[in-house]
Amino acid sequence: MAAIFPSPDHNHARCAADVIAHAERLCAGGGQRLTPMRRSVLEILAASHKPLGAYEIIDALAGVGPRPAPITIYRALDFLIANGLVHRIASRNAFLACVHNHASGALVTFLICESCGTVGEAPSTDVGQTLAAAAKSVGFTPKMSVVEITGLCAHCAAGRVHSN
Amino acid sequence: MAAIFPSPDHNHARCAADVIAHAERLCAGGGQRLTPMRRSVLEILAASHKPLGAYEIIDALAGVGPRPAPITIYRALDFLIANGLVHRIASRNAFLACVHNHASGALVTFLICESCGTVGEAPSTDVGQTLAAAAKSVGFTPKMSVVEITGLCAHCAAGRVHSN
DNA sequence: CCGGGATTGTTGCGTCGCAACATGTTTCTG
DNA sequence: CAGAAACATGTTGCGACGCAACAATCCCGG
Repeated sequence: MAAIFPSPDHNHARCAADVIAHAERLCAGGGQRLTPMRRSVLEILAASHKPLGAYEIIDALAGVGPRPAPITIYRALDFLIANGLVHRIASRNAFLACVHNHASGALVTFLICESCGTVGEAPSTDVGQTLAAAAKSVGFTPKMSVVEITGLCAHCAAGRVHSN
Repeated sequence: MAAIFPSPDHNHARCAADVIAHAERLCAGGGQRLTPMRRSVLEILAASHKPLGAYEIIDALAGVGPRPAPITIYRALDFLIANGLVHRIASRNAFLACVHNHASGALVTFLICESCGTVGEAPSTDVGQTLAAAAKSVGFTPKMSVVEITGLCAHCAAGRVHSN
């Protein structure tokens, strides 16, 4: 199993670089443009495993240049989400860089730690199948699923506090 | 299995009345107060199987009396949610009257039809168990789960359009 | 090198959600 | 039954979220 939940002491620079590299590959291959604005937004999200609000992203960008308007951020986010590079956490009105290359359409379960705010992605195909079966049993045709679980991550449950 | 997804031609008045009756029983038994304000909010939500935004509730109440302030609605909703009478649909920023008496803590899956807007509740214990297992396998302790599936309900998929 | 599509900037606004404080209303208690 | 304590609601105000509509700019293919 892949590293579902990021350890407090994992190599951040490494996984952030991976996200950017993956984005460049994907855009180059699909004729899409990873513009400076989009790249900046993705970099900020990748620098954290916590979901960030749109206005937090604005604040971060304001520190290194002119303060972008909200709509600018939302447009970049729309692009990144459409290309599977970023996820929206509906229960938090926040956004998160995707650290997996999950197959498009696959269901992703988000594990949100209410102590440290870190979010892990669990590519649980069995959950997806169970959900699909439950939906089908009542004649429902699923298109998009949102599965978000709030709780305590292993590190925080063990009493360790981390703040990456 | 109970009527998971409301049929377009089911008896609305009946199920709305059931919701209110259940609320009265629950409040009477728990020493809670189902005040006129809370009752009104619940009635409006029960009159629809579609999730309503807080400001839609305000508009509805404005039609039969003085227009309540947003905070008034949010307080009533907080109470109703805390007592399991109303659910929040995070992916829509909207609220929905609960039509089941599911055991507290049980996971509820919401099936949201993107055609007619109707929402069904699937008390799928198997999904809950699969999710719990997936979380446990990475050392995550779940507290609260949000499972929301967008798609097409059986009635809309069959070409029938309804608007209750 | 120029036209058209994509991207970004500018302005503006509607919705969501609640904090803080004042004012009733119930209920409990002496 | 008066007063306190707990609870509920009204009032004011504001920050966060999310995007529409239009203008300006950039980039690519022909």
